[in-house]
Order: sequence, then structure tokens, then C-alpha cells
Amino acid sequence: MDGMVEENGQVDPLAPSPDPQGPIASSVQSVIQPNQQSVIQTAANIQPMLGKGNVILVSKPNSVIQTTQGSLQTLRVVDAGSDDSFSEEESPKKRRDMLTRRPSYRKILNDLGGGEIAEGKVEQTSSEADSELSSHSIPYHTVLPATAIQISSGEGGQGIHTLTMTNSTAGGAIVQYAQGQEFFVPVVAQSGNISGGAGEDQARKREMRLLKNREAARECRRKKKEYIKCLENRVAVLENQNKALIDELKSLKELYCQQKTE
DNA sequence: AACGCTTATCGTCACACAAG
DNA sequence: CTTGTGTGACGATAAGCGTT
Repeated sequence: MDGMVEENGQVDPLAPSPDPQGPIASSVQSVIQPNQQSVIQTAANIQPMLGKGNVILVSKPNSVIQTTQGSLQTLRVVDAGSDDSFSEEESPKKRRDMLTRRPSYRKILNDLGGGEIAEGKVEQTSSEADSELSSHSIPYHTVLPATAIQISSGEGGQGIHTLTMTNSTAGGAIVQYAQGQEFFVPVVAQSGNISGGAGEDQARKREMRLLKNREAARECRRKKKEYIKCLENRVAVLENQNKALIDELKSLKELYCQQKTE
């Protein structure tokens, strides 16, 4: 569990881990209902799900973190603050926005302080980038290993960054890198052909847009998958809660009947 | 092995929306 | 208004699987 519980009750898997050691590798995804006692469940093979120093914000005490092995984990209850909480009197519009609109990728990046990609982001290996670029007929050159240059982008500065090449063509050249990976410089114009006409410029822009959109689509699908996992997990959690409440009601009824007959 | 079906994944397009 | 981004929709492709 490396996400902060959002004010709308969802655990944002993209949120930064409070653990300074970085995100936990597990991918527990849970949904916590606002203003109610909640249960966080983990998959059977994921434990411990909370690293030391992780904080979960819930607005109700007595919430439970439960694993499928039946073990409970201590939950540090922190006052989430009234400003961020999801009050019952929230306007329907705002409430709907909160429930239906997930934070944009840009906002997530801003929240992360400068471009940390979520832990689920699959870093593009050199071979993948190779096939990616070659499959779209963009010639490229391997320039140098990434370890030769260090670029700091604040805490957790990892992920794909876009740099602008000063000696590039008007459209600029994209330099993508991932930690430990190589740099690739897409060559969109052959040497001596840099001053190409408007048609080439259009084609270059289109190529850039397609490349960006391709990556955006990937990211979008990844987030969508996580969101669906969250919903599925929520179903499981609510079913368990429902079952527990039914059992509790049953035992209370029996107890009541026993006392009544005595 | 060949075929058909299902499912997952990917790239692209079109559109809505936010920011400048 | 322009530009950039996120996402739904659509088609193409590959992989897995059962049937013949």
C-alpha cells in the first residue's frame, strides 16, 4: 500500500508514498469509503502492506486494515482536516466531480513534485524503445549510457523526461530516458535536410503528436486498469463487510432471543 | 496442423477540457 | 483562440484455447 487515501475515499495508487525510502513494491489497491469505517484488504501474498512511516488518512476511527491471512495491522488515525474531508453537505455537483473525475496526470505529476511516474509505470527498456521507434520509422542513435549524466528533478526524480536539444530542428528533438537506460535521440530530419518545408514540419509535428498520444494512451490504460482493480477490490471489501454485519445481526438476534426466554 | 473464437494489447482518431 | 493533455471508441494484431 503506497497510496494516500484520497478525500473521496479512494486510495490513489499514484499518490506519493510518505515513506522516504520510496514506494513499496506491492500494488495493493483499496477503496475506503468516506465518513465510514473502512477495511483495507490486501492480496494473500502481499505482506506487510504498510511500511513503517506510511500514513493513511481516514475520517473515522476504528477502521481496520485486514489482510487475507486474517492479520490486522495497526492503523495510525490522523485527523484529515475538515477542509479536505468529504462532508455530507457537499454540493451534489462537487460530490459528483469528486467521484467521477480522477485527477489528471498533470496534477498527479505536480503533486509528485516534478515528474515522478507512478510505481506501476513500466519503464521503457532500451530494446522496447528500440522497437518502439523503429516500428514507427523514426531513425535514432544511441548516444550514451544514462549513467554518464545525472539529471536531478527533485525528490524521486525518475521517469521519462523530455529535454530540448539546442542544436535540434525547429520541432525539437525528444530525448527520453529512464533510470539506467540509454538515451535515444529520434532523428526526424536527415542532416542537410533540416530546413525542410512546411510539409516536413507538419509531418514532424504529427509524428511528435502521435508519439505523445501513444504514450498518453498507454498511461491512460494503465490508470484505467488500476481504477478497475480498485472497484473490484471495493466489491470484495463491501461483500465481506456485508457478510460480517449479517453474521453480527444474526448472533445479536440469537442473544436477544436467549435473554428473552430466560 | 488448421481453423475459428475469445481476449488482451496497442496505435490512432476524435473529442472534451483546462491552461495560457 | 490556440495548444496540450486525458480518455472513449474503433480497428488491427497477437496470443491462448478448444474443436475438428
